[in-house]
Amino acid sequence: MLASVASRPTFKRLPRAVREQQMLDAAVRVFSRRGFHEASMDEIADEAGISKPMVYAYLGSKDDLFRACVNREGTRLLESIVSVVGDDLPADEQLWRGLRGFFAFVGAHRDGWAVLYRQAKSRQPFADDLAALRTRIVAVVAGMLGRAVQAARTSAHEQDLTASAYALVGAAESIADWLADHPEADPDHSAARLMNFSWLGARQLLQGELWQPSSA
Amino acid sequence: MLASVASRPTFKRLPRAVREQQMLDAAVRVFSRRGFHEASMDEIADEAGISKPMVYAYLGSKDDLFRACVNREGTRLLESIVSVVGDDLPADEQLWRGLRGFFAFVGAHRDGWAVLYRQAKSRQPFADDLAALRTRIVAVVAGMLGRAVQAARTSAHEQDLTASAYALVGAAESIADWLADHPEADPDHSAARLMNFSWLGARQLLQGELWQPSSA
Amino acid sequence: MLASVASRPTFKRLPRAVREQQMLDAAVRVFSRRGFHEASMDEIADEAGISKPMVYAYLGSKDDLFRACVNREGTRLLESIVSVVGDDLPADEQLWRGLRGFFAFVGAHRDGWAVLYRQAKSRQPFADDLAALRTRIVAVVAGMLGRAVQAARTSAHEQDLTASAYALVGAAESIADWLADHPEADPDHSAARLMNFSWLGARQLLQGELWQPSSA
Amino acid sequence: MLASVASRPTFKRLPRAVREQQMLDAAVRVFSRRGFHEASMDEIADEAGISKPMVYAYLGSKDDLFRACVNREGTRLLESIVSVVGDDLPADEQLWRGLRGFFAFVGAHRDGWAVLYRQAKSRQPFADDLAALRTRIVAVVAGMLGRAVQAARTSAHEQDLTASAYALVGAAESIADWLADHPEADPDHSAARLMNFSWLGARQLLQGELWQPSSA
DNA sequence: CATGAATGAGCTTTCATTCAT
DNA sequence: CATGAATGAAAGCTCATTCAT
Repeated sequence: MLASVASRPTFKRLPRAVREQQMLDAAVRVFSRRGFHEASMDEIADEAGISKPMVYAYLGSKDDLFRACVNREGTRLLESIVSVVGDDLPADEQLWRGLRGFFAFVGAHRDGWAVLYRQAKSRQPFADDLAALRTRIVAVVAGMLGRAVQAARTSAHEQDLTASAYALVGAAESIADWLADHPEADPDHSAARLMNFSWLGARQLLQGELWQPSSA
Repeated sequence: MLASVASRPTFKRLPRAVREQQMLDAAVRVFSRRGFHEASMDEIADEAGISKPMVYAYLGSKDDLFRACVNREGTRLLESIVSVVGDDLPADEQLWRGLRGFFAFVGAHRDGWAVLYRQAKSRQPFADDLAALRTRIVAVVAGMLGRAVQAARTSAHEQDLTASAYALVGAAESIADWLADHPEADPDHSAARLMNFSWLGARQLLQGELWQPSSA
Repeated sequence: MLASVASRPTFKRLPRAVREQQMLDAAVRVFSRRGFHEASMDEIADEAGISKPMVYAYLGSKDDLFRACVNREGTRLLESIVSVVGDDLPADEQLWRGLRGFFAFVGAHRDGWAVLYRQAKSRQPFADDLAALRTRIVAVVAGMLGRAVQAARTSAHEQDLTASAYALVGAAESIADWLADHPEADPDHSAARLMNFSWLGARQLLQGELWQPSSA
Repeated sequence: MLASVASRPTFKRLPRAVREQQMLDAAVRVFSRRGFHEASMDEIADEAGISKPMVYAYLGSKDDLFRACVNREGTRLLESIVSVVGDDLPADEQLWRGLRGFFAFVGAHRDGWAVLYRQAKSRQPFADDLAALRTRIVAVVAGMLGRAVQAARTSAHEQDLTASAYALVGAAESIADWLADHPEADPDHSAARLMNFSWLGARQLLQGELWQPSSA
């Protein structure tokens, strides 16, 4: 214990790369806690344990800073989905894995998610960055569904596929939003519920059907 | 002289209730256009064609004003859904009508929708009002599904029903959000797409099935 | 005495026009004392006995405020020259009156002069306003000289006239600059000295000649 | 390897005096371009190709640095006047040479001139340094005139001489100021015009007289 | 000798809110 | 009832200046 205190680094004069990550961490926390406008650069600097001018020197204006947060968290989110979806699995398995990855990320990075969606969505300057991310996610999902259609040799209209992907992502976001506010909730549960709804549809659900993970 | 004053058709000295509605109209427009923080009380007073102290006298602080906007628009939204859903219709017909009512409202009150969701969702002080509204909508949908289950004499778990309702509402909100930004889009189209997805589920869609309104 | 105190207005809630003049007075004093950049809006508001937001509400940004000062003082200066120069007097009398008017203004509005020349000249955004004023003064002087040339039936090149006018104005400005820093100096003395130099030239002065006002 | 280091033609490890001149060069350029306050120490360091702490180590605070600029440029200006004025030439020739020297300097060192006059004149802390320089120049001119008076055996009052010198210097400064902004203008032209005005006076000019350099 | 890292202090500007008329 | 006048408080941003390496 004492040793750890004694060897504790001074936390001063850190190299730029390190400080930048510290600042982004702090900014994500504060933006998530307060919202973009209510968050003050002073509070962010405080949270990062550094003075305000450093934030401006390294990350630029408040807008720049926020955009950097959005991009970092967005990239992480996308990776945590793409990395778990095997390309050659059956469609339902892919969807299931994607949802689990998604909700796992949200469960683990509640602050990041709040920054991404609760804040960025509303603010015009950042909506574009976010729209780009969203489009990429939708594309991933639509691709997933598309391959399934080919496998089933049916011919769903492409527009319907995209719309379905949109609805799916929307539903997921909405549930994620709820998840971000309920720390005790289990991400996997959310994933399973959404999986059931989106895979079977309301009609099947009403008839008592239930989808089961093939691996279980 | 006096006659001209008496017959003057200006908007002065209106009864309080009318003035309040004018102010709310103006406030909804400005909040929608600028967002909560960027909207200034000056601009709202201007838009309402009235002086600032009047706004404070009638509707209280900026927070109060915003909350009044949210409540008015929320009530309207709820009414436009509930009023079209016949209690004794089949479940799919009820869902279809509900969705159409929902998207019709969003299409017709894009400003109101933007205030409700893009602003209120992000701001802690108002999130509660919004959550209450949301809960009521979810309850409506869950009730709808519940009656369908009873009709089908199956036994879906209640939690699954609620989750489904959540997912459904979430998907609807997300698509509505997109709709609010695309003035040229047709609300009924959005309703139909979401109906297909949520009623049939991804699996059926992938197999080429399509739901059709029974009335058409 | 007591009456004056008793009847002293509260200095609150003054009409806009009055407050604006108070603010301009204060701004001219502070800009003159500190220079444009060293002057803070806080100090200007203090000097005007009013809060900062009022300054912004009435006169706009710091730049706007400064420009308003320059324009007001510039207009006053020009008037105090033009108003005393009779159009049909002999050239030397006109010049003499113009110089007296000019130095009288500078003597009486030392702050205004400092604002006009010491500050505005250096700052690009305001240099234009000032250049316009200067051009008008030069034009007045050049016109004066031009009429004298016609009266003398000689043929001085126009460019030489303009250059002379420029030199004259420059010399006057420079002496005015010195005058603004020496409160005890007599403006009329300065006018007489410059009159001698510019009317007779160094050569005549060296030979002991002296110009005398015709009216004396 | 070592050889390459040894023969490296970079600018590192220069003797202090050289570095200081480089810094002053850079500072003069930046102050001239931006003005005193708008010039940042960062930009000056950048322009000098050196890091900020070096500037502080060698030349002290921003004020110190500016004062050093003013002094260097002022000295150069004075030298370029004094060096061309022969002590035993006729008065008009001396004046002519002095003016040519002055305008030649301004034409060749427009940045330096801008620093000296446009900046230093306005800033109280530096006005003193500049006043001292100005006094020395006025003294040179007054001395010139004084010797001419003695030669002419006339008896001009000394105060008039000084005032004339002042007016002359003022006119010259003003024209120089204009010259600094017009890179295409010919310094000798400016010198000739001012020579005519100041030597002959407005009256003679109006009668069509013209002064000619005796050497031409 | 030379520099990247760091900051205290200050400035302009805006805005919700309230008097006094 | 209605409004122009007025302000306290705070936010974003910059800069001269100094350590610690």
